[in-house]
Amino acid sequence: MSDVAAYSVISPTRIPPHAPPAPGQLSAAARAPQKDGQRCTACSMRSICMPQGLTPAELQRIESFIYPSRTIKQGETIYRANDSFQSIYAVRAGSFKTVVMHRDGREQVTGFHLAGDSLGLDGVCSGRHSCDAMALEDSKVCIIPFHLLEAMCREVKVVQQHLHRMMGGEIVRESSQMMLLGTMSAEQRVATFLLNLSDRLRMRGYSPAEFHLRMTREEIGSYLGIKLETVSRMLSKFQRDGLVDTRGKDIRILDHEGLVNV
Amino acid sequence: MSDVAAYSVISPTRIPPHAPPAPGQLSAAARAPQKDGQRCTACSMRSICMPQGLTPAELQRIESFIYPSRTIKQGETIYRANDSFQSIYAVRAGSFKTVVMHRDGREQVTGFHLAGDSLGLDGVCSGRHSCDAMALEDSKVCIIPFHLLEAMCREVKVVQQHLHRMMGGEIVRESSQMMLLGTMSAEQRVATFLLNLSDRLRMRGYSPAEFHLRMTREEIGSYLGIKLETVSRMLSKFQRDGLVDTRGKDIRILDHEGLVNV
DNA sequence: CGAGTATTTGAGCAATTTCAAAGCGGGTGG
DNA sequence: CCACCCGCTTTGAAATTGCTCAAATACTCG
Repeated sequence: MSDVAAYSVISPTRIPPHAPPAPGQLSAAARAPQKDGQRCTACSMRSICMPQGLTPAELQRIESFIYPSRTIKQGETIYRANDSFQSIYAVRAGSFKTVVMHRDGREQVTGFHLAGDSLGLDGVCSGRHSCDAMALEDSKVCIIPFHLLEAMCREVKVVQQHLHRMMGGEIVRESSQMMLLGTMSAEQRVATFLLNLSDRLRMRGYSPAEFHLRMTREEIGSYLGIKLETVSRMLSKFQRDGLVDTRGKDIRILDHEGLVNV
Repeated sequence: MSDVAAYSVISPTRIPPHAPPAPGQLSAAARAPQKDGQRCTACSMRSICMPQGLTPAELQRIESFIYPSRTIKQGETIYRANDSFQSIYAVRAGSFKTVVMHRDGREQVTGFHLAGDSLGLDGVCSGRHSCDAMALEDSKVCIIPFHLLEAMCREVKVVQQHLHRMMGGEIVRESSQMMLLGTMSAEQRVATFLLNLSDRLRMRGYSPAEFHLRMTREEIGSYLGIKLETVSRMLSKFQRDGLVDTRGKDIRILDHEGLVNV
């Protein structure tokens, strides 16, 4: 199956890239933003995507230019490679994958993004996005126009530092993934993937031991640089070894230490 | 051979991390920085590491806090993983590799950095560097204290945008490398490596067709996620196929298109 | 409920690694 | 200035890992 074809099937209702004066719904909502329950102040992800120590006035200023909750259906993209870069996004609910495509059509999942994670910084350098960001389930994102964020960074040091830490974090995360792809066996890659996901869920207050994968074996394999059959075999092996209990997409980690030592 | 052991042999005179009031030489020089021929204005790498469109006053301000030329001998490190992050570095001459190490001792080359490239942004997120940066030959770097650069970013938009583009560029570069590591055959990896290096040399005004590798086959292999023997075999194969002429570390690209189509 | 996906598992195969040995190269100390 | 030595590189052969192809089974969403 061609992945290019798959895209057009999975994502028939691709969301167009948005210039600051966005059309329809968005623009209407943007004129009257902060509906209650959608304010950053009330957002459970706030500690992840916002800096600490803002004054109420600064907080209000940030809220004034964040569009606080756009819904993205499963399979839809927030942006695609080569779209003009205008905004970054904070995942408010749900999850996403980012996918880069090579000119020959080969593609690779470069990341999975959970609530609280940011998306879109790949567009900062060239002014165009370098990957597709697709929802793995029905999701919500906050939209943060980058030039307004940059303007605020020039005035508020903690906002600047927060942006720099986000970008720096992305750089470090990617080099860890390069190490995984460059040096680990298939078995270690899958173990690392599970542990990493478990950690991130724990940090968000979910159970680190039991969770539901929103992505397919193929997407996991792409992310890990192995084939989907290999992912499946490694999960089966972990099952036999009593490290995890897998039931399709439901995962239960039985032996955390065991996975670490794989 | 243990790479840990190798480090202490190769790099017996490791340069200590520098707090802003740096000791000895650096501090002395820092008090009287811009020796002639070391000013950014006169630097051939200026177009790569500095933004366009600065006023003379702004340029002078940047120059006032950049320490313009520290020499790093082959095998020495500018910083190492876990060193406190204070500054970023612009390679003024020579070349570097960055290396991340896993807790089990496995290590991976995450990048090769030529004159004009930046180094050190991996420390922005956590305040500590996440990799080692080691000179592949006797080299020179400019030292840019990050908190001063951040301060200037708050005042001068083009400086801010330049920093953001540098960080964004790092993110995009790393995702390309993830794609290479995740989807390409050994043959394609080596071809891509040669073409990439060729491009970067061309952009710096050097011959894109003939160059000297400053790194070993082992370092190339680590960067590409393959073994040194495989690198060697692929180079021999390209030689047989008339794509390149290899004589040890001297490379001549004979058929650029051929490499692209590997 | 049924079609189309997604997952699991097996068997054979291909690419890369591992292990081994020989050649080369250039830096250094005599 | 030359010879020697150590590290780097090349090459071969055997071993291994993960891939490909194939088929059966399990899910999930209309």
